[in-house]
Amino acid sequence: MPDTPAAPYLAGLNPEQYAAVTAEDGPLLILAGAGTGKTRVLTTRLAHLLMTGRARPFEVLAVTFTNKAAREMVHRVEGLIGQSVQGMWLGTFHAMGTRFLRRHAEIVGLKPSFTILDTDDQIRLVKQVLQALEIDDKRWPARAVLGIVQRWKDRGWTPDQVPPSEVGDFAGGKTLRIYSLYQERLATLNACDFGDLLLHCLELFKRAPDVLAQYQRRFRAILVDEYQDTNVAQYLLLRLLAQGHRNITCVGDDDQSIYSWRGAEVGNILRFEEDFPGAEVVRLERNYRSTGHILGAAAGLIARNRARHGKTLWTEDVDGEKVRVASLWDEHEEAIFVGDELEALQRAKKRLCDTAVLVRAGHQTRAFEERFIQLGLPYRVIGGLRFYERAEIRDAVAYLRVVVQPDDDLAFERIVNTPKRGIGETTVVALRKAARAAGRSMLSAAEELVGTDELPTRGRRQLADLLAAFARWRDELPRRAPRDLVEAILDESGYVGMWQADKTPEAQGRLENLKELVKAIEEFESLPAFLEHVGLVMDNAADADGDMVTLMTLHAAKGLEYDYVFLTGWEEGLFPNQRALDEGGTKALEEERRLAYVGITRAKKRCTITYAANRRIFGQWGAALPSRFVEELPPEHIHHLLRSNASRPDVDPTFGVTSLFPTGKMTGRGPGFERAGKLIEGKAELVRPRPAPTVAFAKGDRVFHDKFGPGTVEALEGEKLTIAFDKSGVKKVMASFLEKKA
DNA sequence: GGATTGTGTATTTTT
DNA sequence: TACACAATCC
Repeated sequence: MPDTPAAPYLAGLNPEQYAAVTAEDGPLLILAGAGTGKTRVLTTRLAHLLMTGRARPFEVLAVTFTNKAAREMVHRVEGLIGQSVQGMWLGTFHAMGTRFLRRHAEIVGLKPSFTILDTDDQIRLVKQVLQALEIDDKRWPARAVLGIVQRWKDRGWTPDQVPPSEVGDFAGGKTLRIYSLYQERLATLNACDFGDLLLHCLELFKRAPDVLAQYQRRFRAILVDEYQDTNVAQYLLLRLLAQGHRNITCVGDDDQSIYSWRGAEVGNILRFEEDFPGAEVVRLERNYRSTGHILGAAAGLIARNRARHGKTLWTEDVDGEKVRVASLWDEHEEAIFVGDELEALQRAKKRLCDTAVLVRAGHQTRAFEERFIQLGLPYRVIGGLRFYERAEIRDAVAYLRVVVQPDDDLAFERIVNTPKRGIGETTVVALRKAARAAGRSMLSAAEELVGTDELPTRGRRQLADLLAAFARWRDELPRRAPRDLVEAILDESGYVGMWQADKTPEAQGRLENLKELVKAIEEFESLPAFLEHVGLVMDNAADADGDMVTLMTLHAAKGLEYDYVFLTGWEEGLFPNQRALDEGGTKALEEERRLAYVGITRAKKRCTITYAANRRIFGQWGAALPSRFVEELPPEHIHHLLRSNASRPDVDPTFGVTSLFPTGKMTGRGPGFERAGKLIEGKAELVRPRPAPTVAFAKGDRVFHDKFGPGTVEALEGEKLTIAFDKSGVKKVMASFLEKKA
């Protein structure tokens, strides 16, 4: 602790935090466990560097992964230093890349006005490349090809740098050729995809060492958030930039590395001391978020991973409640259970915004949403389609892109027939061909051809009108206020009218989103400035406020915290996810385990884990086993919940443990399973639901199904039976949902 | 050119 | 099951 009166912003730091904040020059790695004040330390260190004069604002480079994190950082640093962060380079990796490239575009063969493509554009481009190479995009989907190319870019490889051993035989071994062609197309379009924003920077610094040297001299302080999420390209970039003053501070937690599937390399954080010799390492292990039992459960679980720095989180907080584990019949029961628990919390005057339900995969939210709607529990789903990914927003933005950048072929193609103007595939293909042949944009080719017989007559008139409209809007661009102009464009193009005429229920929402977009434009000086923002900021427009339960994936929950957390669907196959395991083996299992760790450590006061005995996967019902992670939780920190009406638990000979499910009535909705069933503390150490019981059925048996009523068995096929229901016709159902009638 | 039917597939997601 | 995409028909 400081012996001299410390600056006020240093007050209240614990010794490790203080050490991290005030560490001397040189490489510094801050290993910050969950809930140990990571953001606080990073922002305070930045403030400290400024306040002590070790760096001036324009000598600081601070990078984050998301715009949200960047905003948060700006906000907190400004709060600490009491002035604006003007002049500082504080933003996402991609924003940083964009900034470098706009300044030095020519060096890598771009024009400074290059456009940034979104995923949609990228896929369309890959499709074009596949077509050009006559590759069946049914067998080798563009999305998958793009994935491969992106992973290469994440590793910092341009087409000529991809090692032959990495090429593989996907798309008939032509992936590398696709990559080259894709890059060529991007160059012609004067466009970058997200990977290029970093990759081109590497190329830029290689080609222009003087430019690199200039930035190396400039950035006296480099700070990196969430270092465990960096990919190789980002790492290489950081290493280059840090070679000047070697003042690089990286904050991260190897135990929270959950993005390897999109290129993140845990190795970067594990190797830090080798990459930056002489690096100081500070561990933040005191947790300020969770109670003792929650922390203990999380620590016990993550200790099973091998590839980690190893930290021991501790807290001075009370032990609190043990982590609760509840076993349910199926996803409906699970949703009913969680809904009941949330209502109980509500009755106890807890706020719903302090609660969260986390799932492994997006589709799992559905069952919860349905139940919450039934109960009238307000909820919000994080993730899903983000604002700028909605079709109407992308369409609107495409119009603006064409106005600002007439050469933007992808945008042009997107809206040339939206709303429908009778400009079909034939016309578009003709335009594309003409444009390619003449080496110009489609819009200019259209202007040239619209008066000739080269194009189908059908939409010629409308195309001419559209071109004239674009010319007019472009003409007005410098004179009209952005908001005004955008409203005019959306109106005169017929785009708003298209949605007004649409009578489907979602049209109203789409119109509102468009209004939202127009409002967002007001904050920008010009349309180009706005588009630059849109290119980079693909995040959720304004989180809805109000007292609601939050539903989201485990990935989306990283960095957040809630008093009451429900971790659902802890079943083998779902979590850990089978597909991940198939693809990535032990490494993937460890990543899934980190995901579980992230989940548990989101909880401040109470953590509840649930799993179901039956789950529908791809429309098929199947018996599920509890996740291995359930067993890995240290018993002293957990507490199994049993339904009070399961007072006569059956002993399952297979596992030698208690089963929650009494034989006989297995539907979870029958008399044995009333919702009134209160939860009591269980004695069983391990509760395993058994595979669905097989009551022998025979052809011709009379059966009863809770939903479909009485029927007759027509055919048997293992657990699946074909039943002719008296009222609902012939259906295939699982044996476990049937009751045999005498 | 647009609506309709059929087929195949099916994590996690930011920029 | 449920959705997206493509071939097919009008």
